[in-house]
Amino acid sequence: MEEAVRSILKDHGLSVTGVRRRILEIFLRSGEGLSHADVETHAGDQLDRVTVYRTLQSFLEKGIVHAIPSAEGSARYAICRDDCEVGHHHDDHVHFICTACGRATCLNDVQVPVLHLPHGYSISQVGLVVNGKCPDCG
Amino acid sequence: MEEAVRSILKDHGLSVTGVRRRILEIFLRSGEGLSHADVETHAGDQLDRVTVYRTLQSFLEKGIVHAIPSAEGSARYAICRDDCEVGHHHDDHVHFICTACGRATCLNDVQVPVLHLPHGYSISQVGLVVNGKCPDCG
DNA sequence: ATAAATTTGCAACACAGTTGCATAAATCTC
DNA sequence: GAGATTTATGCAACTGTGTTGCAAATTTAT
Repeated sequence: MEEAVRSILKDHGLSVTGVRRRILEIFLRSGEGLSHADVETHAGDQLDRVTVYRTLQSFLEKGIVHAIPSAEGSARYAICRDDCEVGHHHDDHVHFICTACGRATCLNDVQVPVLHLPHGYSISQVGLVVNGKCPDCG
Repeated sequence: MEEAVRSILKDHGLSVTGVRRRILEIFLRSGEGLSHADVETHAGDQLDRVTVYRTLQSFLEKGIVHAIPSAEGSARYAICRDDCEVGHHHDDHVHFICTACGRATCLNDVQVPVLHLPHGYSISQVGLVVNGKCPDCG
């Protein structure tokens, strides 16, 4: 784990610091989509709010995590699979948010279908979020 | 217009008030997805912030508007077609957000494809948002 | 080991959204 | 249509979310 975290940061062009290691570990361990608040909770409240925001921003920019869209407010983030580059994500999978437990999961094996839009629209990115009951709450 | 606004409110079980008429007109006239801030701007800043929030909440609950999910923060709302009931929306169409002009459009004619999720997941609602360039900006 | 560059934490701020309550407006009843 | 009742509005105050500037601490490069 230690070494994996280290190399993920390095590989994405980020220096290895205590805060970044901890936040990245939180994502790796949880395996699900986490909001800013979730990260703070998991960290046991010993992280500075602002630093968490900036770290999430760095992770997003460098392609370590991607944003999960939602109909409500707060953004959530989840670890990118492998193939995300700096500045461009390939998170073209389906996101699932359980209406019971509230957890956000990446369904990496469910691809976003090809869409046919009316003439004149070009597609740069597709976000697909499914609400429903997850296997645990089903 | 006057009369249409009136009957939409009545039909969805809301009393007809000045604020609701104005906000509903704003949605009908614009025809696109509007955030809380957008509504305030269109209204020329003569509406109370809190009242706008509560009105949007009522519209959402009663099925007059539906929420447009987004990867960033703020929620946007758009008029439901015809067939939304109280408490349950049928907004199973694609939402488009232009990366150039920022406008959110309902592509009512583009249906959300049928999805096959792994065993154990049940679907209650699917939100599909496409980012790209709209015909005006393309 | 030291210097330069980056990151962290703090304070303070700007914006988004909520709650409680008194006033005002809409609906209902006669 | 006037009066009682219910509902909506506006205000003040509050919580939560996200940002900016800057000094101290940490990381990286030399």
